[in-house]
Amino acid sequence: MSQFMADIRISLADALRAALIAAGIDLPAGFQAGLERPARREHGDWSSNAALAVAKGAGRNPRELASELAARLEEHRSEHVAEVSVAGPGFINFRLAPSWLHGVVADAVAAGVQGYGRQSLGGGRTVIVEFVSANPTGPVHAGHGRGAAYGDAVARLLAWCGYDVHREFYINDRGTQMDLYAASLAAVSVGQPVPEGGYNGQYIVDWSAEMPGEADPRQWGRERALADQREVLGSMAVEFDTWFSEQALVDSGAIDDTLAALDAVGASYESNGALWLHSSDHGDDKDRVLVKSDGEYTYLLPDIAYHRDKLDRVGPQGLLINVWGADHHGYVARMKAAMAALGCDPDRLEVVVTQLVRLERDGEEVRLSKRTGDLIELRDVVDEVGADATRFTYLLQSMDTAPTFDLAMAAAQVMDNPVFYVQMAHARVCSIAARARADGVVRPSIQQVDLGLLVHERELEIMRQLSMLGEVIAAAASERAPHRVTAWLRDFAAAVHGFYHDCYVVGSGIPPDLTQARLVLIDAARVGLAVGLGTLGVSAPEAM
RNA sequence: GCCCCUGUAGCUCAGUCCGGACAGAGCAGAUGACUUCUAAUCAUCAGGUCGCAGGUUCGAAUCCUGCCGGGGGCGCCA
Repeated sequence: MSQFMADIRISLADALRAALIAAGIDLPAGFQAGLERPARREHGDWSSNAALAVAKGAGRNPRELASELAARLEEHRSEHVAEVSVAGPGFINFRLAPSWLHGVVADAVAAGVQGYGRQSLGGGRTVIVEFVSANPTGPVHAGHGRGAAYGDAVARLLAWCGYDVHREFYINDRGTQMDLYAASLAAVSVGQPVPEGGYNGQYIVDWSAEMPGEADPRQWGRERALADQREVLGSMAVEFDTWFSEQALVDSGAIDDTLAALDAVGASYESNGALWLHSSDHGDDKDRVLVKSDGEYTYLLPDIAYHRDKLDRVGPQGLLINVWGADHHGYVARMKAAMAALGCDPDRLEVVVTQLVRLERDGEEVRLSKRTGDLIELRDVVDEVGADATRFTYLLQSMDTAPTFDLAMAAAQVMDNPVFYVQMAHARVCSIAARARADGVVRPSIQQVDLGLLVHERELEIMRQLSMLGEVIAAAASERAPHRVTAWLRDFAAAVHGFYHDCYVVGSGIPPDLTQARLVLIDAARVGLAVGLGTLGVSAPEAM
């Protein structure tokens, strides 16, 4: 939150507290005056339920208490507060003066695309966001796409909020699935059928044909799959700082260290020839196998070692965020149990489970891909709808919902496509600035522009929305909910389109002073749109 | 049977964590608005037992309990 915005909120809270004390209310320890943005415009710019909250304890009528508080607040109101009023059962509403909104505009322009809406809540804390982590046994599919868009957006939001963020992809390059994949490639390359439980699909045929005869199908297949995954993810601008190999972890001896650590705390035991994790001691439904009776590791054991490694890397204050698909939800309890057994605070490991996406095209479900013989490839989604629309569409809703992604709709360059609507708002604002330049409008410094001329309802609405961006970003980051930004962008874009429609910036009928003020306003609007889109990893085009 | 997510307008969804003011958008529907910066837009109208039933509260879409519906998961696979 900018200093300017923070000051407004703090000054309102302080004034409220002072008024409560002056009214003879005994405030409970740690009392925070509740201040929020009212849902309805008529209720002002900020609203407090403080009178409602304390009335009962003080034996007062809430409405009367609110009136008394409002009268006191009116008496001592600061320069940016235009009006204090009482409404409903006892809400105290603050209406801010336009001067406050003009400060928001100046703030946004000064901070710019690289700074507006930045928050400091991370305090430099290190966080590893692990996402996608598809098996290197084939192309990434559409479901991975949602995790990719989400994980990257969370990473961007956290970085914008002052976290030291690392993006990581865990490569499951050993184990049963890898064996089956290698065997499938090897078999098909010599014209043999795919082994039982192996991988089918056209890509196996294509890749095995590419594979040199002397290549190790395991090693070659791993590289081939990773190259394919990296390429597709890169095409939607998702890049990782670290691609972490499970095999390398095993080779490093970390597994033995982890087994020793688990043994040392009595968290493992042998039964029926296998080694078990006593995860039921830490909230899991039942115990889990670490080492199978044939001596092979399960998926779980290297994963525990991997999380130990990550925890070590982020340090004692650091945080791990994992993005897993809905089909892995049952795995959360055992992973947290393992962390708890090792003496780590389980709250330092956050697992976000993303629900499944249903893919449609013009209302018809699309389920199977020709090339993989199974799920739709992410490549096909990006090819059909484009990187920006793919990301934005994946981030339209909360990760707790299982939405429908209509490919035709997302690809359409029409007004009912939200990504297009938002990007268009940015392009329009840029086009106005370009027109001003083309018309030879000379821009003085912002200090010489009279922002007080911005009083049109359309202008005020842009400024109000813009003033909320910092709060929205902070909420989106701390709730790991990028869709909050998506929702804000749609509202903000609507305000920009409305302004565009009703308020001309350049032209013969517009007074030069107003042109200048509105040019500053659209600079601020451009900053807001670009920052919002940026936190989602969606581009902000200057023309469409 | 157990676990996770979910049920809000005809459709797609915000809002639920942290309880407040007549429940918000977009699309679809109806009706309007451009001699000027991209009509790829804007405005107005209409549309809802917030799955159901109890409970807590001054106040419940939001918290608690129970039921019903939808999705996903319950391997010595990953």
